[in-house]
Amino acid sequence: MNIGEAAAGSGVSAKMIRHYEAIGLIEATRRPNGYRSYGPQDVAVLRFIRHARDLAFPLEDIRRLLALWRDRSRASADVKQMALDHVAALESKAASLQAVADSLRHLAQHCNGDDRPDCPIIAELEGIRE
Amino acid sequence: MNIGEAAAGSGVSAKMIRHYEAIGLIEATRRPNGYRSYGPQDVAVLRFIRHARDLAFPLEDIRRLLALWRDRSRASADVKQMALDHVAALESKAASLQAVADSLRHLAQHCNGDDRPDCPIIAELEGIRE
DNA sequence: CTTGACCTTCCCATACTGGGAAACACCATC
DNA sequence: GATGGTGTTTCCCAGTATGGGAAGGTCAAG
Repeated sequence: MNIGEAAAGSGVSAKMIRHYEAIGLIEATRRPNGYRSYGPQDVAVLRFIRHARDLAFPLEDIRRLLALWRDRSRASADVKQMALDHVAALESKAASLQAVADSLRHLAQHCNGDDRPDCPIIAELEGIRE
Repeated sequence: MNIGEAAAGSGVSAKMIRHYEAIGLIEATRRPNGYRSYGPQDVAVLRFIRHARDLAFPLEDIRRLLALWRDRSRASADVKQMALDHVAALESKAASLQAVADSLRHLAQHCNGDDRPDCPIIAELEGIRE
């Protein structure tokens, strides 16, 4: 099948499929006319990639996950370790975003929100406390 | 003062100061020799930007915040609205990261993590449920 | 006058995705 | 066979925000 069909079947845009090929994440055989040609197995790989992206795995992680996936004799411990590392990274990012949100919300609570110019948010940004 | 001193005094790297100028966020007067020249007020602006970045405001928001800051007659309601919008965006991003982390952690919990190949994480990525 | 620290601009890189242009391939219809 | 529509190719550019590094100019101290 051509790239369009592979895209539709995998949920990965044709644009991204070409990109993944350019960065060496996947490969594609070419037809005599230059068109990329994909089989069901390729679509499965693309789906795998999409699911991993849905789980916010960075592409470099996905590269390793693909290698593990292809390795029939992989140890599940390897996969688990990657997953847990990734979970830790996600949670740390989530927590720091939430912390920023909390402190900004706190500032906003003390802002009148009227037509007067005084605003603790601006005061904070000015760095009153420095 | 030169860019290096302004950078040290504001906590914004010289690289970033030039970048902020390039995108029109700030301006700089030049000395005859071509060097950028900054005064204390400029450093205050840079500090303002840095604080806003610490609060994860995107640069486009900072552009507006700077305008509000410079506007002595600004309504605090404007600032508050921007802040609350930003809080909502941050929290939504934090929540979705956390949701991904949760589901991945759940998968990992059911992975033996031994030297056998079976692993529900890989199974999920394969899209068993599709 | 040399040396070293600082400054300038310009290009490249990160990670991921999309938009769009110009050219070519294919297929169906007239 | 000409035409048109759709698909595909490559290439360039865009964004977020930041940094690395090269090649060269400037200045102050020794």
